[in-house]
Amino acid sequence: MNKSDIADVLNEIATLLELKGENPFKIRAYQNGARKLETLESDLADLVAEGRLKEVAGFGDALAQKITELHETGGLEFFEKLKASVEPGLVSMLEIPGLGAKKIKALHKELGLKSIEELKEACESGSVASLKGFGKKTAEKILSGIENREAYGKRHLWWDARAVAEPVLEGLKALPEVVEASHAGSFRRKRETVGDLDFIVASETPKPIMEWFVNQDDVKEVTAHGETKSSVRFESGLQADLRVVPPAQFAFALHHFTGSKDHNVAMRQRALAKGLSLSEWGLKPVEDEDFSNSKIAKSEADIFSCLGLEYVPPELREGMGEIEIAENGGIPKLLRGDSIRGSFHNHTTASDGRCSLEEMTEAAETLGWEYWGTADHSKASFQANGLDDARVLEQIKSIEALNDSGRFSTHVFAGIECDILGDGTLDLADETLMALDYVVASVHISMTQGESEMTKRLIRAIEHPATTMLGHLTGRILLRREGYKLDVAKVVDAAIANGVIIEINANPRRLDMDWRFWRQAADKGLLTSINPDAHRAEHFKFVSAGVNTARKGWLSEKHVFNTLSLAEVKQAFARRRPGLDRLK
DNA sequence: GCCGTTTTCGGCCCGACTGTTTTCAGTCG
Repeated sequence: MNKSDIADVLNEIATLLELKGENPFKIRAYQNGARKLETLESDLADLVAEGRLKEVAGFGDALAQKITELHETGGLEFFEKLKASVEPGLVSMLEIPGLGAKKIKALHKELGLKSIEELKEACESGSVASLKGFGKKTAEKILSGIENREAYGKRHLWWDARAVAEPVLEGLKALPEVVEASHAGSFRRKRETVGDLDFIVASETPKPIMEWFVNQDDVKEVTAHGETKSSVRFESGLQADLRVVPPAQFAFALHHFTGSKDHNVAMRQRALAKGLSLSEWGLKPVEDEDFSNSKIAKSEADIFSCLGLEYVPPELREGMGEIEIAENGGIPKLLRGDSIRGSFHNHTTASDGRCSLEEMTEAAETLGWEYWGTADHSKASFQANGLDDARVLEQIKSIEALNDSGRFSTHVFAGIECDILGDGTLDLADETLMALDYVVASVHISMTQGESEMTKRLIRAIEHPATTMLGHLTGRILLRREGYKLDVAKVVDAAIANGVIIEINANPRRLDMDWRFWRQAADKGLLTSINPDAHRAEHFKFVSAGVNTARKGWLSEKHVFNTLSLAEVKQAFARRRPGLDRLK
């Protein structure tokens, strides 16, 4: 089992323990262990083989043993026994908002309920409302939770959440009572998917702000409406929380609710080492009872500075060692969206794109891009009207003609998204591939190969002399499809050795290669290109989602190929292997 | 279950909000 499979098991164990009424701190230890595993940068196989799991903070004897057993055998006896001891229907009841372990236990014990169906009947018959500790409102809330379970439980793409979040933030900022406003949480950290939205507002008069928030047009349900905190649910099922704090507390609250949890833990530990206590209320001497002597922070940068740290951008606050690095002044100057000067991997009507070569070029020019490049599908992607050798050569001619015509100030590069066939060979003739400016090699077929076969296949494609970059490394579709299994480290090493770029596919559903791999890969010398995989001109704007991924992966301008000028890109393509130039 | 310059036991964040309660328990973040 790999890291994320094992993390899933640890989280399931935590859920089961919760339903059994176990010690909450034990439960937290399992959840903490799962998070640690997900963000672990070292190779799990190495840690297990060398017996070094316990060196990771958060893994003790028990977790180290369980992780080892899961990794080596793919199963865990403890987990199987635990599962058998809990009614499975109770686990799914946890998805209903307002129902926690204690209430579920009571429902099971007092009314013998074993499934959501039985729970629904019991709510309707009135037996839930008459249970001690429950009431009419609770029963109604449970019923509505059951009906909307699917929409309420699901996560949302960052990109989709942004469409909801931006107007809310603008609305808040426009209110006269609002001094300052920001989003927070995983949305602000630019995670690829988010569970809910958080807004933090500075104001001395929260009431009218709360009123505005809960009365927005597309609010479907108000789940909390207090003096300083409110929660609403939008039509899409997305939940949003608003907290209003006095202006002096704003930076502290913003930092606290931006998280991540692990980042906050590390920050609090650092504060304690300096005799200070950090929370959403302020930064005060540990011995003080209240926050009247709290340090003053006009911005988050002041908080970091009080703790002797460089400012850490929200994207890097994942508890992956950023505090130690900030202490030594090592936080990089992260890539900015305005450094992008063009993009590769885009489709036109020649394959499955919706816009013509000219329409795409016009859009690129409007964006102020110096260049863009086509990468239509190759013939193996028959369903996408992929190009054969003859059509590729024809397209090269049209592109040359368009560039020569001087109609647009934006230069067009001729590329291809060439299929990597099952055995790792490429889908077009070598002469055709070498006639192009660049080649994006991608997997679209035979995606069910095993890990070692897929790894060999990708490395073979990387080693092809025509390959310039690798498209969407794992083929994942966020919230819908897992990527195919492969040994990322081996593929990354092969790409570096061959001077091949690995793209950040900036389609908000892909964001592949994942940000979690980038810091280490870029340190070793891997170059990326942020590619929108545009199938119509509007998709060029996906690049900003790819910039998020790059920033979360600690990348700066020098790591990103499409921050180069037109002249530099031309030079690199002339030598075929952009990454090799960089290694010199 | 984890952790340790109060180190092998006893802490581990805690406050806002809701609903059911007459003073608080459960959920959530």
